[in-house]
Amino acid sequence: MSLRSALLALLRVGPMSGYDLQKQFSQSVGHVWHAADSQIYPELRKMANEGLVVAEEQPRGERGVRRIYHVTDAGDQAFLAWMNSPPEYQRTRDAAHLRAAYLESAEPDAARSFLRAHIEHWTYELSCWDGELAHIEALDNPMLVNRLRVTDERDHERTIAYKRFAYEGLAARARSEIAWAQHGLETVDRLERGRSERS
Amino acid sequence: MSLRSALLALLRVGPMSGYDLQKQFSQSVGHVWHAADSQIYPELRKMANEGLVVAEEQPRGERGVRRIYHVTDAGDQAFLAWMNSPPEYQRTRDAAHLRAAYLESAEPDAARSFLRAHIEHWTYELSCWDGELAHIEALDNPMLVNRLRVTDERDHERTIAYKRFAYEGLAARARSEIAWAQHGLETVDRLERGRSERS
DNA sequence: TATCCCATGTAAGCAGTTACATGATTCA
DNA sequence: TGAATCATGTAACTGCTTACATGGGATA
Repeated sequence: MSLRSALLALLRVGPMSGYDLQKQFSQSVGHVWHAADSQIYPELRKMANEGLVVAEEQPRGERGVRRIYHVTDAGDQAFLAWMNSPPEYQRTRDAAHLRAAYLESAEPDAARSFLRAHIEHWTYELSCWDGELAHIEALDNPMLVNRLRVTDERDHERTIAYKRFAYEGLAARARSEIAWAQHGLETVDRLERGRSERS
Repeated sequence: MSLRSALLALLRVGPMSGYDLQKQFSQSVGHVWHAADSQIYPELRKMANEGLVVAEEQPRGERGVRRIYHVTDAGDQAFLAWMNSPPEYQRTRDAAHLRAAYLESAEPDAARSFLRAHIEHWTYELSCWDGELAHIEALDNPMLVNRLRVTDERDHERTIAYKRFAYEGLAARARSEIAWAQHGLETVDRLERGRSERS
């Protein structure tokens, strides 16, 4: 249900087409919740069938149709119900830590490559989230600006504060992963030194 | 492919039945990679069809059969190939941080409940991982003890060090999530104070 | 004789991925 | 006229969840 909630969250800022939403998912929100276009269009259809959104159909050329989705009252309520409901957690399924637990079975160089890839991956994620944070602080994230435009001015501080809070959490997680993998590289070096001394 | 790798990692320590594996997945390994029994049995069948494991069939009563799975050479190679291959990362899909980004839409009490649930969830995970770490340090984790029994003594230090490394990373992540949610609770209080002062 | 643990699965369904497929508009 | 961007999807498949289903052996 999180894809649905993410779509509603975006559409509550203002009506958008599937294509517009897809662009958002490849930028800002996409760094918190990823969704492919092949998932977005069918989900919007389903949400329209369930009355959470309505499609305003615009003709495009001879046969083409562009559908601008608007959130209905039911959709608004569904989003708020999700926001006010207790969170659901998935069971842990962490491929990197699973592999780390058996790193003695890997070639030392493969172990190092893995840890360097981990650092690279999380460094990239961190740069995305730090980038988002900079846009939040500078108030030049288009979605946030639109969001503030439809928000009571007394709620601006809160709106900004929670965006910042969310991205700071993700950034902290990325930094923790990077530090862990760096510690891992030191561990590999230390253990390999130990082995070569004994041999 | 990670479920498969986790199963091979466990079976490399020693042959086991689906039921034995399932118990492991509800304990130690299960806190890194979760798998349900309804997933384990079919996966073992598929792995047997592909020659990664062989089932030693033991009769159980009149009609019952107990299958003890052994890793084949092909299975061993598949595991090592996975260990030496570059990791694959899934795109971010983080329901908690998605929700956090829109917390201004939640009732303040629902926001607090959400953050407290987050703390509770990660505190539980942390206790599992700290527990595993204690078993690693005390050398009383049965799987680790069996693992060491089939491992050259010169590799004992590395085997233990990587287990510790993996669980320390998970524990660090849990602590980071808890600190983040605690900061969130302070943020909610600060923002709500601001609102009540203005009203 | 009841309960707990041992032991094995199937079936339906959901969420997400990958690959495929088409066509319009705009601008250089 | 060609490329980039706008715009919308379907189909097959994988991985995982939830619910259902059965039965043996040991012990209290």
